[in-house]
Amino acid sequence: MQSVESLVRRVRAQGGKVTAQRMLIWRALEGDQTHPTAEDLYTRLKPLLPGLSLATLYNTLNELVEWGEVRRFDAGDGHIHYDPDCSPHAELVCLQCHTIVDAPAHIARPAIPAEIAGFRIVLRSEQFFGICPTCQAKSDAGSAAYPA
Amino acid sequence: MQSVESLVRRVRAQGGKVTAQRMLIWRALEGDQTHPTAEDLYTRLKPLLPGLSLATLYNTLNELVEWGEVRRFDAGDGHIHYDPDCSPHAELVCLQCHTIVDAPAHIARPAIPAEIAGFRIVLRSEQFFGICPTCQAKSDAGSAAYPA
DNA sequence: TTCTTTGCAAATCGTTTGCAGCATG
DNA sequence: CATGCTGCAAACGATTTGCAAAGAA
Repeated sequence: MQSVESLVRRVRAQGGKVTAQRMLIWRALEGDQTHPTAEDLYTRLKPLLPGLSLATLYNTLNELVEWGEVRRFDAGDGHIHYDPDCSPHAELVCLQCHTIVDAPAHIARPAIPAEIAGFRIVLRSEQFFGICPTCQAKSDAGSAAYPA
Repeated sequence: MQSVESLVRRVRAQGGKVTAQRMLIWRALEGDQTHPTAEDLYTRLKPLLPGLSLATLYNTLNELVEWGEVRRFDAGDGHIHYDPDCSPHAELVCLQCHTIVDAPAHIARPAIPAEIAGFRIVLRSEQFFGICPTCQAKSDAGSAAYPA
């Protein structure tokens, strides 16, 4: 996601309005690395702006996705997660506790062609599903659900 | 996804039953490269087994996902897609018409470590979002929604 | 016969929509 | 002060669940 300032410019340029709700949501997303769901954000922001409605949050998230400022992805837990970081990187997703963290930079895959099979590539999304260190420790104590 | 025969063995081994519904769904998925949604499969299979209910289809798909036989992913169109091919490969997703095709084999990324940041990797999922050749042709005729 | 799975329909959950009032530009 | 945005609540669509009946083993 670009800076909040450039979002302000973008909205003004298209005749939109910079409201307190949008600013709050933009600021919350800026630099967020927790891959939150809409509900996560709502419970986080509601106390800061009690009037905030879920509908507004969805509106704002959807427009960010349409603008290509935010990426959505399915972590396999039945919830949609949002990530303001659209740079090439992968997520590590735990199949047991659904923890999501960014993969270290050295995992980032090498540059891909701007065009593949005739598709003009705009965005990429990559997830590795597995068992996080914490859950591995738990499994070692009990029965292993995903033996090596 | 493994062969239908090995699924039969698996179900029997856990005391389950090989029903006409499961067989039908397994056979439909075997070798399927269309990345269908639950609805897609339902409209495709309903005529072949008129009694089939959506609930049963969801049950069967969910158990396949839990068994690691089928992968689910969000194509960004608001629908969950299923893919029986769990081998390393990427999907190309058109942002305009939501067409999904498998990326050619030479795009497949090189082997990754079995362990990243302490996570034991079990599954991987990769999508490239962009504009398909057909939609590019349409855009050329009109205004470009995603200019190069 | 036994016990899993099915089909139906109702319940649920996340997300979207319609509309009157409000606030930005 | 004109228009776009918000909040509310109802609508919506996809998925899940409860339970009696059906059918594999």
